[in-house]
Amino acid sequence: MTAFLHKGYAKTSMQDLKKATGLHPGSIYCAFENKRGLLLAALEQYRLDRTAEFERFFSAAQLSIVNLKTYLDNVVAECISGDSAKACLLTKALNEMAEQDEEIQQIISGNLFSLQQSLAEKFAQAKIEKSISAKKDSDHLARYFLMGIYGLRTFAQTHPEAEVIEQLAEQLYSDICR
Amino acid sequence: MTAFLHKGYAKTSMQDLKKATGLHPGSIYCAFENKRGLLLAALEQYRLDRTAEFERFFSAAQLSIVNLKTYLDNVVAECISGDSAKACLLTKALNEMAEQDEEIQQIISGNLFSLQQSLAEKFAQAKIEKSISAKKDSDHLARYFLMGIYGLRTFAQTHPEAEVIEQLAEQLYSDICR
DNA sequence: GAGTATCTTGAACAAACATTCAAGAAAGGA
DNA sequence: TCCTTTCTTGAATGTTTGTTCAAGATACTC
Repeated sequence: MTAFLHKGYAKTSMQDLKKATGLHPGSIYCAFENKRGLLLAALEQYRLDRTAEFERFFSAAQLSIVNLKTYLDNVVAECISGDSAKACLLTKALNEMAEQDEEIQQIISGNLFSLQQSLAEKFAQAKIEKSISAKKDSDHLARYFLMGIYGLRTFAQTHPEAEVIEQLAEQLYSDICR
Repeated sequence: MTAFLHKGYAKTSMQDLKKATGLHPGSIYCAFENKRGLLLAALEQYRLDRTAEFERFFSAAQLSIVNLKTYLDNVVAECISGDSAKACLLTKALNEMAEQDEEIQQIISGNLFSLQQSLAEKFAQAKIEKSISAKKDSDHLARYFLMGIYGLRTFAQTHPEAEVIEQLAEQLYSDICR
């Protein structure tokens, strides 16, 4: 995962993967069939890691809206860190490969759609808790929230100043709650 | 430009570039030194094209806020088209190369910062024209607008349904004007 | 502890890659 | 028309790439 996050799929060579995994080419091919298979496995592991992380954020005994804010703050922290290991493998791979590999594009889209649906559930909960107006559409809020996160992550790659990213996230949050 | 937009830098081979440019390897190397030089030239051409396009959008005899909306609508149309040739070379290359090539990351960041500043000018104009509250910070508005565009473009790669993208853009616009 | 099964190793492979360059074509000037 | 200069060509070069596989190590069974 970190190798692909750092160099992207195409630029990550088998030697890089050998170094990153500690496995020799033969073992990698035995376990994952080929380089693409390793990417698929990395995407699956990323999905597991991130859904577990998501559950952790939202298992806190707080109002949903508070957990959503904490979740956003964490994204901001990842953006500010400038650490490629904390970037999003899904959007990174989507940007690189969507045009060329339809299966991978669909896997990534599916994962991101799951995240969107999970977020929508949390927004629905926030509506029940009266943190957010009942008039708002949870699905739309989730899409807008996700769009904001995508935007933040891209923006941070050009402008890693903490205050700027924090200010943008704050506006995003208040636009969603308003 | 279109070759790099379609396959990304690493996956675009010299043969692809030969086909795309109609030039033979020798000529390409004579004119651009190497593959990276061709990317630099493509980035420069993209900058020229996009600044010209920007001027065209904002030379319309309309209120600045109207021109901003038209500009956004155009981004939405590009997103919906699903045409890789209409994607943003800057964000695409930024995602792929920022981690590995500092010079290219700085060129791209510089170009995107110019765009941000140009947008800030238009927001300042909109304030003068009373389309937007005088209390708002033009620079912040420009950053938020740009962040929204980044988000839209990424979102559209997973969810190319026109209505969804249009709805997200509409919310972005109204959040900025509010 | 012998024998079977599984896993690991890293050298070897062909294909594809970016890059070079000497030969040839075209253009321009006198 | 001839010479000089500039531009174009595409085969050849040496890497690097992803991939394979037979040999060796390890683990497991009886």
